[in-house]
Amino acid sequence: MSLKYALLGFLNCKSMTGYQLKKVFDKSVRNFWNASLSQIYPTLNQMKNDGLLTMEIKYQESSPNAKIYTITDSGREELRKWLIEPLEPSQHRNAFLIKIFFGANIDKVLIASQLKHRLELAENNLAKYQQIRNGITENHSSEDGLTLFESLTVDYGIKNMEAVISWYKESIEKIESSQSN
Amino acid sequence: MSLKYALLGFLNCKSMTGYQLKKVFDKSVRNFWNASLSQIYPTLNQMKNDGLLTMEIKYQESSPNAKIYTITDSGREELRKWLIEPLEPSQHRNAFLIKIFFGANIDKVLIASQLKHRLELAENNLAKYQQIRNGITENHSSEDGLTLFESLTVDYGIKNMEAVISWYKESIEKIESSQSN
DNA sequence: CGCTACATGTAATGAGTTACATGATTTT
DNA sequence: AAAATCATGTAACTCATTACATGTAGCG
Repeated sequence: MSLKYALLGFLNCKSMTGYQLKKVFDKSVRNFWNASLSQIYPTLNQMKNDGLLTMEIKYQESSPNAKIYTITDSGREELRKWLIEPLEPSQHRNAFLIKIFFGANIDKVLIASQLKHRLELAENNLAKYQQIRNGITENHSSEDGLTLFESLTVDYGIKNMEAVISWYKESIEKIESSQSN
Repeated sequence: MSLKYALLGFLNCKSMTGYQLKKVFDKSVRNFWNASLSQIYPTLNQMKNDGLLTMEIKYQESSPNAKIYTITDSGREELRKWLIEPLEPSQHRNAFLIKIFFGANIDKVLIASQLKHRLELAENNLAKYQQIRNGITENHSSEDGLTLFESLTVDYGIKNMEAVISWYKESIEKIESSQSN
């Protein structure tokens, strides 16, 4: 359950509501982590019960009441412990590779077109990541630039997209020049 | 539920028991798909009930009775349909990147050592994939070589490992030469 | 005597998605 | 008038892991 630790990480910077946490997620780690509100709310509740957070209700006039969560010392310790201990790599399932593996069962043109579609998506992603990397969101001053660790996660995305783009291209070529089908 | 389609893919080649399917999984697609027996058995049962497979019990003397599953026309059609329709990329969660993202919270040496550990694992994986790629597990004749589509999945693994290895190396360097901590 | 291979499952738990439910205010 | 923003949740369901449960045969 890494969601817990991600929440601790963000709350360690600033106390927030679940709703705000969702927005922070989407702005910063969306490319390698996603969490829905219907997962965030119960998790925050659980964490509060476990003593990792405290909660305080902010009564508001023009918007619904908000529950502001604050990390406790115990929460900070939990986060630190998780960050320090090595995390074994999880083998990620890749359904697309299952398709490729059984590709011989259908017309090769249909496989190639799926690869081409993915290639396009990956190229868009790469462009997006490169923009983030170049820090150039224009309306942000240089002060808002990425920290070392934040930039490393973007670099990961870039390397990853470059690798898959290269694989898509080579795969398309190999399939199209193949004899069978 | 891609497990279903993977099972259909393998059963489309040859009728098998759940136990044998597990072994085939582990020998061919382990690097991008994993399935436990306690997941395979109920899934096969469900698929039989859905008419995608038929089952026949083979009574054996020296080993337990075996349930041999065979794909039906309906199953073949289901597989074909899945292979043909585009599959939207699933955003994969990466807990390790969450760690990196919050890396500033702990001593940079502790982050670097985790990266070095991962680098080692990735280098081992790359070597393994390259051996498979070279097909040439020596005791196999060229007939046993990989089909085009099988080899593409191995290429994916190689490209992927090369990318992460490069990222690990650059990240370690950047972290170690950084001022903070 | 213990380990591996063969062969099947169930039950409990965890993680995450999707659908459902509510309701005010502000922007287009 | 419709959509988005703020703000909270619950319930049902899916997918996968881990633990539990059984039992024979063959090998070292």
